[in-house]
Amino acid sequence: MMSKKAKYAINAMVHLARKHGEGPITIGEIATTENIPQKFLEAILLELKNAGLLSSKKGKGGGYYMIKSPSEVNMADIMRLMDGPIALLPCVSYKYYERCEECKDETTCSIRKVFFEVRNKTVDMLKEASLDTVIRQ
Amino acid sequence: MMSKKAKYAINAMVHLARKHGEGPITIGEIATTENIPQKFLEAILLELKNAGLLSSKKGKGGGYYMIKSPSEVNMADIMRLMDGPIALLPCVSYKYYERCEECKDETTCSIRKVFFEVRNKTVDMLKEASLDTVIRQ
DNA sequence: TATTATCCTACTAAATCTATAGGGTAATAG
DNA sequence: CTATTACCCTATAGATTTAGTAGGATAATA
Repeated sequence: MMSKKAKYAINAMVHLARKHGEGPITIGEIATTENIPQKFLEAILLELKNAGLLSSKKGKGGGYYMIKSPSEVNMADIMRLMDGPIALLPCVSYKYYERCEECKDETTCSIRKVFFEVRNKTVDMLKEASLDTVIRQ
Repeated sequence: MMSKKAKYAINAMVHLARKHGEGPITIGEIATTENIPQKFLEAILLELKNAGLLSSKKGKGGGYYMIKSPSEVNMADIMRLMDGPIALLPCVSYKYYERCEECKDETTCSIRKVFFEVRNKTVDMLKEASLDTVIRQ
């Protein structure tokens, strides 16, 4: 399962994608309508901003807004940023590869192939799901 | 990512599947050849036994052995037992369904469909991967 | 009856998750 | 120019999960 943080991040991004082009949206508005604890959301949005997915404006009339088109941001991007690897085993992760300590020989590992295929399929589907696609449901 | 516990459980089950029909295999043998901490493995095997996936024999000449055919046990079974839901969101889990507290209306949730499809595809692939299939690699 | 090997309970250190507290900084309205 | 608004930043903390370990009880066999 993904963390609540990742789920909150996705819902916040969907909210902002829906209001794309309407100028800055306050943390308070997102927190209230999406039922996310405000202080927690504050930290999440900052992280999304630091990763280049969002931009913000301070002071009165300020808030967060999308910097890219909703078609250019997908579920995989957000989930990786919040939770790290999408893969079920460290040795089949693309962005966060690590070998399994207990594994003697990765090339002959009998379970690796299955989880490699699961990772590929999952990432494909999550990349397919852009904010744009999601808000058209 | 799955937990180490689940990974250990899978590797132990694969080990036992390979030796299916050869009588009881000791925890010590599995722990050594699969590089799993013995005491931890002890707890894992007990859990697999209590779930009906394994049986055991005590005393000299004892150990664990498969109670079902390797074709009847798959990755999804083992992972669910060890880690719970395979789904990425609680509201799309089949075996461990729970609604998202923050969600106002599940039927109109815009992200639910994507994660429902991801869950379905993942479970399909993990069910396809029986111990039998895996050891034939 | 000594040995072997599983069974069972309890405990624990470390990491991760899910936040909250409290103030600092920048922008804008009036 | 100053009050207000809203993001920015650091630190902290309780709860839960993870990844084990300790120590002995129980059962089977040679």
